[in-house]
Amino acid sequence: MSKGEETRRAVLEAAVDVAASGGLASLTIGSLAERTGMSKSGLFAHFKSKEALQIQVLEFAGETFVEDVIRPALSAPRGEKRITVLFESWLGVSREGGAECLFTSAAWEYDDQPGAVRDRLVRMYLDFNDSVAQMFRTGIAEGFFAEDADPEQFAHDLHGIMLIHFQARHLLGDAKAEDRARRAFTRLIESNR
Amino acid sequence: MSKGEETRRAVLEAAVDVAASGGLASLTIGSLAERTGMSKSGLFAHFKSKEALQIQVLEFAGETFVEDVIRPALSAPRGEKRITVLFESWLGVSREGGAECLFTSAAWEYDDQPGAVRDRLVRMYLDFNDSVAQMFRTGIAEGFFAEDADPEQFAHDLHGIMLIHFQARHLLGDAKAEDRARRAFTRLIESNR
DNA sequence: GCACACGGCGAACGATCGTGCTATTTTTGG
DNA sequence: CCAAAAATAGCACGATCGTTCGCCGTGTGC
Repeated sequence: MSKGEETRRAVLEAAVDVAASGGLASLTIGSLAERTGMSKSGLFAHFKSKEALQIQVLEFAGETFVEDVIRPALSAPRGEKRITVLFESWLGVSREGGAECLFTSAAWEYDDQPGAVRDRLVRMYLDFNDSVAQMFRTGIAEGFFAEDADPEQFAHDLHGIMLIHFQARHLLGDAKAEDRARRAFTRLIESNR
Repeated sequence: MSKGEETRRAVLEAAVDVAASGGLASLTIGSLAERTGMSKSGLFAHFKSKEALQIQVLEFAGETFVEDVIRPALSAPRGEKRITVLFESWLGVSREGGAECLFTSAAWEYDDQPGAVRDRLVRMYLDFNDSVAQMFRTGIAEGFFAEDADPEQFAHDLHGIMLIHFQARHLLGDAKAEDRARRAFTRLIESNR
């Protein structure tokens, strides 16, 4: 890895941290430079604009999320087991709150602000929904779920469980948050069996 | 209503609009002043600090939400009907995306930033959850829901449906968003019957 | 051995931020 | 109607924002 690429990664790692707790919009070149021990201009040179930085942060976080959530699920046996691994991995990353927190806050930050960042974000969400729906579809084909179950609806409902879980855990500090999420998940699975 | 109170309200109305699309943190005294045709200092004098402004915006939006969602529900007959009215009213305000959008984005903006704004936000969420749980509890007492159903879990699950609905509608622009929300709601009700 | 690209720094820019001060205008109560 | 009080404006401040430009050290290919 070239020196430039090495610094770029280091900056992006710091940026995900910052953006995860304050939102994508709270990313500032200055604070990011201080955090990484670089000069503003030196850091800025790696990204041609702030918007480009934000998009790269999004993509970097996306890779992390795929690695930590999607990949474990795809490594698990098809059907219900795979869905369960997806759910548990998702719970796992939401526990630490890195990429997951970034995506969710970005979803509300940019849901009304057109531009390249929003477009990129929407595409990532759609791709992810498709992945989840596809896993569920496979589960139907393998006989784990009802023939007439709706994969997109399942992806939708599962996502809802994760959203409220994240809020319960991080905003409200609810000690029972994970328990509630599991109960909701169990019922969702059962009603699709 | 005194002149001061009148302008204060006008400012807060504009502020809710701004904050609903860009987040609470995107509120700036300058842009708010321009939007309301006032001078920065004139506007600032109404709120002793930006943090105070943010909290007042939160409270103002809270009153709107109570008026548009809680009150209609409490005016409906106890039990399942009341919960349904709550859900439909909630869908209604989320359609326009004012206070609702503000609260949700604020939840993720401040979930990791201690301070008065966060504290106020948490309290509002807890109060709202209690209200929903209480409506459900009444529904149990009236025989609409299962005796062993969990009111807090119901409030939790319902909130999850609304969160993903809001995302589906506003970020993804999903035409079927409302349909999906209703389906999830129906299933939630049925599984608690 | 030398030109050259690359990574990074320092300084500066115009803009905007939140927030004080001091006037000045407008509203209000008696 | 008049004085007290409240509402608003004007201006300035230090800080920080994103961005640009010119410079410098360091290693690399020719």
